[in-house]
Amino acid sequence: MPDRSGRGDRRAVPTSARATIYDIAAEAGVSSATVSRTFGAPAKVRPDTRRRVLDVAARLGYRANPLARALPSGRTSTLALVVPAITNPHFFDIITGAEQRAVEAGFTLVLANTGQSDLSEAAAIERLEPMVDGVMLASSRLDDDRIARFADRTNLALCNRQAGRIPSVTTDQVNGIEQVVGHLHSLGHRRIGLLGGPETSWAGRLRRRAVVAAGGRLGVTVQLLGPFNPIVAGGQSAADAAIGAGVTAVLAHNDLLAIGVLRRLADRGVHVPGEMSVVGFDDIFGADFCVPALTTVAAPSHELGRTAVDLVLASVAGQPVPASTVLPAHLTVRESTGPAPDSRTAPGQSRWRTQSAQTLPPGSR
Amino acid sequence: MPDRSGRGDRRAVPTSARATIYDIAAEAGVSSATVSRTFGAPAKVRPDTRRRVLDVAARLGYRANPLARALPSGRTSTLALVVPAITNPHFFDIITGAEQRAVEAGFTLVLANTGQSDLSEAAAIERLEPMVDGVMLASSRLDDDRIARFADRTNLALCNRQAGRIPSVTTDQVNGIEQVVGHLHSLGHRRIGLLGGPETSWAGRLRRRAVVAAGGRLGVTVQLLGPFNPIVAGGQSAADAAIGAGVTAVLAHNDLLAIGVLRRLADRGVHVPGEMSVVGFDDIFGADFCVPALTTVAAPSHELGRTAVDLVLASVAGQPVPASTVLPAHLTVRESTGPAPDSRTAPGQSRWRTQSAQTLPPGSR
DNA sequence: TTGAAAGCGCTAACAC
DNA sequence: GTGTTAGCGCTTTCAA
Repeated sequence: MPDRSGRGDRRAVPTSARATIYDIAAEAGVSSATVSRTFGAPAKVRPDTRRRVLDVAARLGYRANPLARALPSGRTSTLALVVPAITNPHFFDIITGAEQRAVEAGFTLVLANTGQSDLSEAAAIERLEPMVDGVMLASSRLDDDRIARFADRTNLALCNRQAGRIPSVTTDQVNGIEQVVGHLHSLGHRRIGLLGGPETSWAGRLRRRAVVAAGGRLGVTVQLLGPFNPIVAGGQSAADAAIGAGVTAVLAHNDLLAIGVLRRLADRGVHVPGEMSVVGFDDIFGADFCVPALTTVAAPSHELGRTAVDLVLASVAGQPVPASTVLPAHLTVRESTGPAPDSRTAPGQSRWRTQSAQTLPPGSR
Repeated sequence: MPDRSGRGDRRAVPTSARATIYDIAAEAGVSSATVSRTFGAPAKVRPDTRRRVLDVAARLGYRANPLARALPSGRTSTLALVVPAITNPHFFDIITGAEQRAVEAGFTLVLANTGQSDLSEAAAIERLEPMVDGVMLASSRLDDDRIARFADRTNLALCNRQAGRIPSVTTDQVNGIEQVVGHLHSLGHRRIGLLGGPETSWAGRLRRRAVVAAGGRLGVTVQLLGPFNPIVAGGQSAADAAIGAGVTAVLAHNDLLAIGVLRRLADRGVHVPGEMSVVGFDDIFGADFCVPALTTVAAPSHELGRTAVDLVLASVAGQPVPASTVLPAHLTVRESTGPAPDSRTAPGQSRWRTQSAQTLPPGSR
């Protein structure tokens, strides 16, 4: 004798057992299969019986149990988003975009924060993978092989990362870099620094190559500095390194780091952009109201999140998935970049103190 | 004839069917129940058989199917966090805290963003509730009755909100307000404005009462302004209203609004804190590097998230849950508050221009 | 169009 | 300790 009410005493509260398709079937005088079809494939049910079932269901306050539904079908209508650092506003926007798109498509978003470690990232995927229909990996720190292996057994999409032929959505880092270096070059900078982030950052590696290439083309010397922790606190050593390197402009791994650099520079009495220009990446919340407002390569973060979801959704639906979507980046010039000190290439604009950063003894202010 | 491999062609990829407890049972020469016990209640299995099962499981790469596990047991090891505005950094911190605690406890966090509307909030709960063991509601816009009804059928905890006897974690708004009003009073302010947020905000209502009370006690006149949209953009009209009201200091509903007020005030040429002091709530990312740096009532956001999870975890475990946890708020004084214009109560500190805000014609700069 | 029945992978009595 | 046996609530052939 099936006990369909033995659930109430395990959970904290539920007293009234929830209605199942069997309850509805009994009430409506149909089989449970018909009830199931009414919700899963309404077209296969004659309109009037469908009506009847729906009425009873409404009266009983029926709501399908997603777990029970997922077990035989294998589809959970849930997607997982794995991010390395939920504290970075850039990921906030990605999350928001992903969440919106997921909900639109009738999916639920599960979030996993992995804290920059590839171990916990793998663990998170491992844990989530069996309970979701697909997973989006943002700025994954995993190596290509590992990613490929995950892609082998689940619907995967990459965000801010490319790996083999796995569906991905990224911003056009190369073009973004070209815009920045061009911008800086036109302001008279001939010696710039790249403040690197984690070595495992795919975008970081890509940018490094792009900066060197663009610099070579334009006659701009590029100093590779770092790696630095890509958070505000990391700006301290990054700024010090920049000063030590004698560059007139720096490209920070991301806006968080750039903001940290701005603060350290202010503490050390180095004027931005008078003595040093600073550029970030992402255009996060706060980039427009820090002081000076940050010039940055804006990433379409929201769109990144949405697109990543679209990618795995297509894969879930068995549709062909474009291997790689590249979204445009665009340079947002604000107040943290200006003519290079002593610049003669931007005549009439060198209104800044001309004491150049190079000449500052390391610890001076 | 059970088909234990008919799963591969429905999903996009999985070629090798995943091992089940039956596969292990067969290999290890035990029953499926023993395998189940090995993982669910290892103490009930003799050490050597346990070993054998574990070995086979490892060899087969067995990982339990959480869905199948959840169906009979009714426990999904998943928690849902419902937030009104994921774009508010305050909630990021809450999310981070909640996520960490959840993972520590072996739970997965599902996130739902409801966009300030009580309709979508209810819908989100409705949707998530059947697939999670409990839900945390942050800054819920729902009325007490509705919340009580949800609490009736699921393990619920409130964050930034109190309602009846439902477990909740909040910050001590009243004390926070007292600190702010005291701070402002000691700086010579005698006429302050409260820039209200959504009418449905529980914290907002609480603060309103507290401000009026504290003001009355200290002889500070309080102007209730608003409601305003609690985002940066809302700061525009809020700032204008503050200027129009002739107050010398304002308490913004949250930091987002306060930052917007700061910007608008700067645009209109009103000096902060010289002509107007501004206080926010939450102490979000950016509050320390906006200009002037924001004086704010810091909420232990991270802790809020953690505690909310603890609350529902206790409830899930059937343990007694404290009805209401109140975390201390503390005033973080930065640069956006200073002596009131024309103040004589803070002698020697009124070094600011004394043109008071009141005298500014509405549209002037 | 509808129903019967066999699972989905796992848990949890209940026996042995 | 371990095995047997019912389910959990739903989907999905296969017949009728």
